[in-house]
Amino acid sequence: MSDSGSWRLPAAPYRGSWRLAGRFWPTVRDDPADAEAVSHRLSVRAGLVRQLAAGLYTVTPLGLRVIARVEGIIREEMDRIGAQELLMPIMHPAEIWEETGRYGLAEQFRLEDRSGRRMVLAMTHEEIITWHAARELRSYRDLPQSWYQMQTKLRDEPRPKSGMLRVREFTMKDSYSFDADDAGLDRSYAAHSDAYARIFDRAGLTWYRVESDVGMMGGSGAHEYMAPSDAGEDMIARSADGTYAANVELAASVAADPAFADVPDAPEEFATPGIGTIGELAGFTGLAPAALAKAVVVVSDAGPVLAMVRGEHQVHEKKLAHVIGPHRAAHPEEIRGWFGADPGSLGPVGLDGSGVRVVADTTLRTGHYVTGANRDGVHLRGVVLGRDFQAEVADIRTVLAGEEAPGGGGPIELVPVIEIGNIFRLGTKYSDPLGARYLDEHGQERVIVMGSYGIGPARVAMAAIEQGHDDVGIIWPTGIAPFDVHIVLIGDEYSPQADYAAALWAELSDLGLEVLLDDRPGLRPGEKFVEADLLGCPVRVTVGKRTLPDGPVEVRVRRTQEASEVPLEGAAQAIAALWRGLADGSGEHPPC
RNA sequence: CGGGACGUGGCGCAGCCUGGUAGCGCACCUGCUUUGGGAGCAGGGGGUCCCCGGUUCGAAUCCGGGCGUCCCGACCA
Repeated sequence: MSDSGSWRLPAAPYRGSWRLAGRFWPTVRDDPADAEAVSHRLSVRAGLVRQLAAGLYTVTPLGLRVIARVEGIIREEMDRIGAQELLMPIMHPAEIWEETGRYGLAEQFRLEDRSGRRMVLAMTHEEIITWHAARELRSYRDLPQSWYQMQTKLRDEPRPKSGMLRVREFTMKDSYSFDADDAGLDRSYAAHSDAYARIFDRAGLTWYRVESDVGMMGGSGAHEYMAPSDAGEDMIARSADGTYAANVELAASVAADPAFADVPDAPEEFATPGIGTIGELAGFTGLAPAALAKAVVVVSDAGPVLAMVRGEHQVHEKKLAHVIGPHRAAHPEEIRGWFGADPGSLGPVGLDGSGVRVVADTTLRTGHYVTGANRDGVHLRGVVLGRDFQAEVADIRTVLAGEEAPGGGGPIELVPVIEIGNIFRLGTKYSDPLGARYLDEHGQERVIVMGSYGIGPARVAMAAIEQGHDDVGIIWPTGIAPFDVHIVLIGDEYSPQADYAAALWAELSDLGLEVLLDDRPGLRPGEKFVEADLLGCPVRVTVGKRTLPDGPVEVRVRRTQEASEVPLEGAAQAIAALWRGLADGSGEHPPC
């Protein structure tokens, strides 16, 4: 924190511009020991956030400026598509959540009030907004509506991690659309999709829109907005030409067939002593893993399931869950009981009547494969789906990098990403149980068709750090930087430079920029430069006696660290022009 | 929920193995010097060594239990 001898908050004629002296800005010299992700380390070091407990963070005044700018962009773009801001409570009666069957979810914080009434803390607000819609929207004339809020969400995450990226309490922009029918939902969905594209572009992110699983929200279709980052927890599959992009949870691919030998008339047993893994089997047989079939045993609510994929693939738990529902891995003793063999020699042949459900990946539809014979140390070659065993066929494999994208978009690459937003077609999943209905023009009662749409402003900010930094600090996109210009004053408060810096600060502010003036007394120039690099505002201006009173001021672009000099005469205009150039010519600026 | 690591002034760490009156760097306070890329000298303040229990003449150190935080996996806007 800076040393300001006199506690003198500056007169602040410019709401968006700050003088630093006396402000609370707790920067840190060393990386925090428990921070791994880049955004976690830099957001702590740059004095933007402080941790309270696992997954609980306080945002500092400087950090709040970034969040406010992200939220400002979101508000502008939501308002632009006609969405209306409102605000709902974060504490709700449990009964409403019981009506949709979402009371008791593991991530839900539950509590009781003093009279014993059961309450929940908001994980999200579908139930609540639908409860209101059910009471207020009655006629087709009331539709469509889009309502949104910036509100706290609380989730008892099993594993908070990576600083602000996965937390237990966070602010979400959540919006909800109410339409008369599916066509209306299509329009609301498209409007949100357009707004989201503008929001993430203006926030300066590299982002992808991908098909996604509907997860706990339920509904009939969804997209996620993903910012590529090594700190990401999700993985997407993306075609080389960008025409295909999907969360790996549902990504499909075309996996080339291996070269198959001639098919034998029937499966042939052969001894495979000591062979237990696909790698060993491939080495032993001299066949490619793609010509081998892997068997994974899980236990669903309905009993044992044998999941078959080709040797080079893995079973994807979520995809399998779409077919068989919730399941767990089988224990070794269970497997021995059902198959009479240990993992390593399991296969689908001869399971008829055993009660084991067999699910085969789509790749197994063609060709013939080596599988376990359900006897230890014995395998079968030439096993053909449909001839030698029966199975449900479904896409249950993980996509591999390099496989062909559906639609011919070229080879797939796998990219780790941070989920920064999502949009869901909810349909009537909430409106139906909560009784949100209206009368159409024929006097027919119909169920309102809903969509829900979320963005995490803090995640947007952290993704920007992940995507914009170097070894000395953050490099903010112009749209969400805490300030547009950071003036470093070198010299005490009574120096001529101080007067000039204050004048430049005022002039730049008059030109519509938001300017930080580092007028903290007693700091060495090096300290101010290092902290300016850490904070990462797009343009830095140095005002010191090396060049003043007569000479130029030094201007430096944070992203490139390119320095230039501008003459005193017209300096503010020149700096503003430089900033506008960095802001991609738009000069557009969210209100703070 | 499975696996691993860590917990010692505000921050980063050493000390623990082999028990004996708690240390280093940074930060902070005072003074002098210094002032364009995290200054120098001198002096100074600040620690229930995460908590509870046990062993011991004596525990930061050994033992048991608990709590907290981070990382990997599972899970998940």
